[in-house]
Amino acid sequence: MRIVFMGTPDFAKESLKAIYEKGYEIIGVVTNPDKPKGRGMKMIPSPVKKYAIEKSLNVYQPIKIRKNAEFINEIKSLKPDVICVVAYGKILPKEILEIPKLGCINVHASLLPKYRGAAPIQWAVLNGDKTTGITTMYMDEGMDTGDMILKQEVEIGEDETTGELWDRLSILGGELLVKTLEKIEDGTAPREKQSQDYTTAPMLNKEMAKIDWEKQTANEIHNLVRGLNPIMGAFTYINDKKIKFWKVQVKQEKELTEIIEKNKIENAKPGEVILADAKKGLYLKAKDGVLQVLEIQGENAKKMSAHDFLLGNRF
RNA sequence: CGCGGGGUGGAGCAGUUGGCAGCUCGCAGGGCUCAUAACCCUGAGGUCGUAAGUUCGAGUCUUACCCCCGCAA
Repeated sequence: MRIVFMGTPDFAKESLKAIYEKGYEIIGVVTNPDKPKGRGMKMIPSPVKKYAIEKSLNVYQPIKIRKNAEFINEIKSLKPDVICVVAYGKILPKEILEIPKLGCINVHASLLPKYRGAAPIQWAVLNGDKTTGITTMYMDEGMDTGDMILKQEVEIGEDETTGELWDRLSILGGELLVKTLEKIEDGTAPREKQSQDYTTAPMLNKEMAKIDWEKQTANEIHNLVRGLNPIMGAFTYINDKKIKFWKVQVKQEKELTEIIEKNKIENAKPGEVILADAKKGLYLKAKDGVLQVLEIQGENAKKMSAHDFLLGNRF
């Protein structure tokens, strides 16, 4: 089976790797152009490109694909049986969707029709969902609206971060893609329409990373922190300094009576530090409870444990 | 030349107008306690990123270089 693979980030790389190692004939890899990245704005190739080059695969990096006749003809001339798209970063126009005779299939990191869109993993964690999963589908022109092929559900851990879930789903995505291809190959692939009962998972914006102590409950903040780890990190201001939280734990007031006076907890305003002791830990009052900060990052600093942070910083 | 921060004992930091190199933690030894992320002694451990310059004297000022980090994408 002749396959063209389209994808960009590390999530997609795992899928490419899965089909490559399964021995499929990958006749072309399409990925987004290199971008200036990191300190010094160096040009960095996408993880997919890196992998493709390692394996001496054919790489294409069109800047745009819509109305790009040259690129579309190029793909046509490859005569792919199927195009696999995993987090490519561009919407495929009809002309490309129609090229492969077995269709374009997509790996999406949610249980469709839940969380259509760019950030399904992040939203599953942010919303405190107990489960999520991977869906493969036949692509159509809409945003993740195609007919579904296979699904695989996974549980989300209590304290699991987006990054951790991301890694697990990347691997799973690769496995499910391989299964999907096998079924397509022998003609047993199911095809199920999505119900109209869908939700979307739009890209995250920066404002949402700021903790809103008045509105968000301790549990919501906990979800925010792990949902934004390691993408942006949830932050707040303590003594006018921007502080990011990477790991927090919800505490009940009862658990803390040994180390913090009850009055102190009750009188504190949401967002206020109620205890900052290198040995006992860092605790902030939330609307409906107490949050213990376990991993923290100050301005211009790197992440560290709350213990290390408190050795050199005072609140 | 995208913007910014920083390199000081094992860790996280402070170090004022150049004048004996400090704090918290950890570590080692000892003590106290039924007990502790408890407490009290004592101790080890630093060419202050590198090289050069200014100076009676540089962690501190000047210059060059190396390395690290944050933001931004």
